[in-house]
Amino acid sequence: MRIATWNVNSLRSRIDRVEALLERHDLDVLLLQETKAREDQLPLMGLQSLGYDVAAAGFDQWNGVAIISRVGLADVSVGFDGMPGWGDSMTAEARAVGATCGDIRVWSLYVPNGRKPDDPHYVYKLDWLDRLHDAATAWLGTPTVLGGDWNLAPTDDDVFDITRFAHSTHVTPAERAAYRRFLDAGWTDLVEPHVKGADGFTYWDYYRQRFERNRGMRIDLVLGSPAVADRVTGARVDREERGGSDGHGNGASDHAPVIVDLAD
DNA sequence: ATGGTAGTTCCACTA
Repeated sequence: MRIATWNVNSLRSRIDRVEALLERHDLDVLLLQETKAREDQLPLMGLQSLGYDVAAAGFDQWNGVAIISRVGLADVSVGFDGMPGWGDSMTAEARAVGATCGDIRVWSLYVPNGRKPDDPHYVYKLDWLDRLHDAATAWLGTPTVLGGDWNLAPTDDDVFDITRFAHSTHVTPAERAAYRRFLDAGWTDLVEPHVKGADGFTYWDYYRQRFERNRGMRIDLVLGSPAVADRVTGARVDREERGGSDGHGNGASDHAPVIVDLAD
């Protein structure tokens, strides 16, 4: 079984790339973030003709999430028990969608960005992560994947230059501690063992030619419960999708897809 | 501290 996660930065503007990605990598499940589309705007016909079902959430804001699967899409749930509200409930629900695909429960997550360490959104981000952690404790005993844009870099090796993040989110001790709670509880980073340091970057700012200089960050993470971690046979980042054959990434998302292979 | 680019609900906001 092959699972990927990708912050697509608008599903409508990149539907052709999504369909090509599914076919190029023979994906069974694709987790998407920043879909930026209402339910009635989702371009589904091409996906369905390729044999995929789609579950989506977050239709009325920037950070919608979706699951695309050709191995079943059952028991879809939007959000998790205890997920904190931010504004109205529709907004809060936009950040997590879960479904059972084959024999695995998958979650597509868009962790709040946090904006600035002194912004209320930063407090919301930490609270959101804590509540996800608490809800996820109940899922540890079943085959479960927590994949998506976590909007945090777990270690200094996961950013191109830590001195450039002195007053930034994504690298603060509190965010990293919130993430480490998952590891301490028994979740496993399915990708890091296979792609080290700067080779594991998944996000590069569009400007200042960050991709061309590999000045990126590893913030798109895939965690697995023990039953899933035992099945990983490989993992990689699809930089071709981010950079393109011309090396400039024309028409690309600012994130690259992350792919994980699991033994059947 | 600012600004750069790309996306959207498109001259304002989010990432």
